[in-house]
Amino acid sequence: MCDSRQVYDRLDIATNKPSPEAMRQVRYHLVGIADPRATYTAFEFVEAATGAIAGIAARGKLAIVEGGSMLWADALTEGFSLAGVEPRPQRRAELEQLPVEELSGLLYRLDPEAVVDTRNPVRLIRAIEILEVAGPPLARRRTRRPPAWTPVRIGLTADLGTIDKWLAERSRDQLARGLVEETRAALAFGVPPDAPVLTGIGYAEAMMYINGEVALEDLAGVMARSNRRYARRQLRWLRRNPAITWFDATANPVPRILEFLQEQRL
RNA sequence: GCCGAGGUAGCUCAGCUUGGUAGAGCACUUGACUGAAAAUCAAGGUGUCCCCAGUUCAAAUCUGGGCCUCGGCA
Repeated sequence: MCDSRQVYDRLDIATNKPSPEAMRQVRYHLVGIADPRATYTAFEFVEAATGAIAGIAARGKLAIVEGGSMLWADALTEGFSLAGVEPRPQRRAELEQLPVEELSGLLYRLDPEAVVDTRNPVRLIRAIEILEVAGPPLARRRTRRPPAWTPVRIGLTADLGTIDKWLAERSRDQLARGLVEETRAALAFGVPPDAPVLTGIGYAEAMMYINGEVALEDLAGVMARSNRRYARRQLRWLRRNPAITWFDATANPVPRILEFLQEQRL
């Protein structure tokens, strides 16, 4: 599973984890394996997924990488180096206090040639973090070495009206299944409000409700809107990749996907 | 019916005092993305400024009338 929210333990509803029945039928990897109070990174995912894929292949099975975390998927299938420098939370906290102008000034003192979005604090802080540990130039740290296996990229899509309808239904369903209670339980367990899992769609909105910023009757609509925006962002990311073969998700796409894989001699 | 507040972008609203190219946030569309990525950042379009008349070189802005909404009083 290539999903930056399903990796976390305890938060099941709005992360859209597979049902217990589904988990019994198929062996899933990388679902619920991480402490929700911490941050699980793209690098950790690539390492774990690479190991899981090797294990699956060793058992003579075909690995399926499923999910919507685009950077994670590309990092895995394209073999991004991810710079080879670990995050340093304490230094990040210091840098977060600085205005973007100072961050970009600091960046260019470390590496005048650095190519970074100079108005994006998250990007600037990461670039500074890499340069402070590894030194310039930044560009040298960002390489790609594709994996030994060959990915077959499959995209599922539907017309936007259908996607929007599904997302609205799913948002209502998640609330009915106890999303707010699950969010409260996570907070009580000690998951920080700014932990990645609680910034995910569904939990972010549930927190707004808990903080009195949105009414209960508006919650499903606000969730659906966040989902719509993200679905479009995912489609935009995927659209640029010419290696993807697309299938219509409105009818059961599995038979045609299997046919397609046969043609690929897999 | 009377009193008060209001009517400007899809939504919430600023601008009106002192007339001079109609704005912000959100939404939407597009783009960026190499250890936070469901995060983060950027660019872009959007208008009977409720209607009619008047004043004026010029009205969202000033004046008069009308319509509508909300609140209070009856």
